Amino acid sequence: MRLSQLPIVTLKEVPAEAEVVSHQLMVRAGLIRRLAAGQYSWLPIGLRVLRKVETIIREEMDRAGGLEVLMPTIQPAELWQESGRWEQYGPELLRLKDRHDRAFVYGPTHEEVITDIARRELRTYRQLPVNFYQIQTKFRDEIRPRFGVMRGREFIMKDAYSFHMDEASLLEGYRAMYDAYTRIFSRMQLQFRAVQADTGSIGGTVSHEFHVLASSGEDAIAFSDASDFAANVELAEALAPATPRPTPREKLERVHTPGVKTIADLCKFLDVGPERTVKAIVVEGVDGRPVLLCLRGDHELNLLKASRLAQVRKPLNFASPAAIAEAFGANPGSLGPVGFEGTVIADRAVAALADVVVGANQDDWHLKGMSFGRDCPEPEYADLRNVVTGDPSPDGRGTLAIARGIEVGHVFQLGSKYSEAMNAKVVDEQGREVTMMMGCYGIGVTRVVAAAIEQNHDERGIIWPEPIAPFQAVVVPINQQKSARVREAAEKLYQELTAAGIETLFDDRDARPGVKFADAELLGIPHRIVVAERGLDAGKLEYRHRRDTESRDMPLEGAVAFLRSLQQRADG
RNA sequence: CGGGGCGUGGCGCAGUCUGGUAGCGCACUUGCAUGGGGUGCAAGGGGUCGCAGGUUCAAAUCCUGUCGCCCCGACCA
Repeated sequence: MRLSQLPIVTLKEVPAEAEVVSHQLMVRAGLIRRLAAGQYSWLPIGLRVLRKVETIIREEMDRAGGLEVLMPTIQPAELWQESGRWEQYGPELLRLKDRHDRAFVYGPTHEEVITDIARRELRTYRQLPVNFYQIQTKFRDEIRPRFGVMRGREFIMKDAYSFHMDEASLLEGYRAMYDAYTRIFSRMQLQFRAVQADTGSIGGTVSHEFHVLASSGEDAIAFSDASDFAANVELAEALAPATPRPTPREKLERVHTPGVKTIADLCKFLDVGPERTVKAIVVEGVDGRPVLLCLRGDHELNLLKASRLAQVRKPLNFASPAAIAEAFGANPGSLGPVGFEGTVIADRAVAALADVVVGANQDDWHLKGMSFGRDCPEPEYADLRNVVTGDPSPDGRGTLAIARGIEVGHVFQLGSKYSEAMNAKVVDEQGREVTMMMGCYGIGVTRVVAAAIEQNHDERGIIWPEPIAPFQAVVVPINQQKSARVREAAEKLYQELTAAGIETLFDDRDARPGVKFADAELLGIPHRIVVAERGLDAGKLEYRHRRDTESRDMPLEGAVAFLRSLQQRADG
């Protein structure tokens, strides 16, 4: 592609709308432009990246036996009513009416449509297992779209659905997808991790998320340093401490703590470590009465774990200030278990503590030297907290580290949730009707592009992994308008590379070198070749990889072979 | 939806508090110079100040309403 013929301009300034680097760089480099909240147009160079990502996904899906289909984006409401999700899905589901006043949805996902296809097309076990996939635009009316294409309302997803006779076959299909995803993200040269995950609203039992590791990621993931255990922090179990509770030594003492509201305040005021304090969080119980959750001061409540407690009302709700004041006689910041009559559930880590500091259930007062079992009834213990770095791995091997990740893929074993609701059956060898088992597997195609940038950039711009770069090479002639030799040599080089199948961007603009270098770096093209008067006499060009800090010579003749050898080295 | 903030040439912003009829940088156009890291000088084009209503001799500025967007929380590829 000749840059002189691309009418898109790059931006020197960071657009105000963009908060995260990937969004900033995508707008600055002219990859995308915003149309409305959470909706982006993909401009020529951005689209090239998107296509690269799609191609890799398609190749690996095909290799894993997937069959590509394409389903409509607009789906009839009846299917959603049949599955029950018309009621369940909520406002994120964009509902539409046509001119005859018939109800439709803009598909946020396609379980219903594919199950409808399956129940019509599949009749016998001989047709199973099967895996259908598509790469297509989805719409989810997110409460708050943000971070550019990272969390858009309209986005492109690869969604796949597998159908099976039984659990064993489902497991096999699931494993195949898991492996395919591993190959996909490996081929894109992204650092990623597959982690155990919550199944959320899609439903089902077993699931794994694929996260691209990036410090800006929205999810925290925990993984063991000694085994292959990895899980989303919301799901990772915090084991009970191995050490029993020491014998209480201090006696219970009331201390005046004026103005102390937070654990940080408390620790500073009393000069104790946060691990010697217990914090109180009050949620609504099943009976509507407050339930007190106790955690070590330096630990964080895990909302998912809390919401799964039998005593807690679903969905999880924090108790109102009024309800707290009534039940405790004090306000948040001074709450504790001593004297509280209702249900108390404490995190397992709390069970190993004695002589702690807790709220006194009187504003501006705390209790020192408090021990459960002595100063108040022994509470029920449960796993309530997020794991932290250094916790033992739940599988018993090694300790956990925490990393941040961007969820780019998710694989689920759905079981029979949709096939049962929608009566999708086949006959088995005995001629009996059997409800099919299903799996579903998604990749956020547009999000992968943003995640790749989050993981691979520097202060000058994007650094594309070569397999998804919009171009592999960029040719930069210096002073071409003054030098016919440079012009001719650059043109010839461009033709040569292109003919050899190396996707090349030719910066043939009448611009100064600084502008061209800056744009090449902003765009993140892996291989840069500079053509200038100074090297031509010696039969040389200048080569520089986007990650290099200095240029080096390369031969004027045989540029293709030169690049190929570099690419091979990178692959190996 | 709750909380915070912002809408002024294509982009980034100042001007708003204290009303007097719109300015800066980038980008764009033309010319000259320059020519290895977003070059310099000069000239130029481009704005219903989000929209509607109100107050006033006079509104980007004050008031009311409305729309849009961004950021922080619960969801998800």
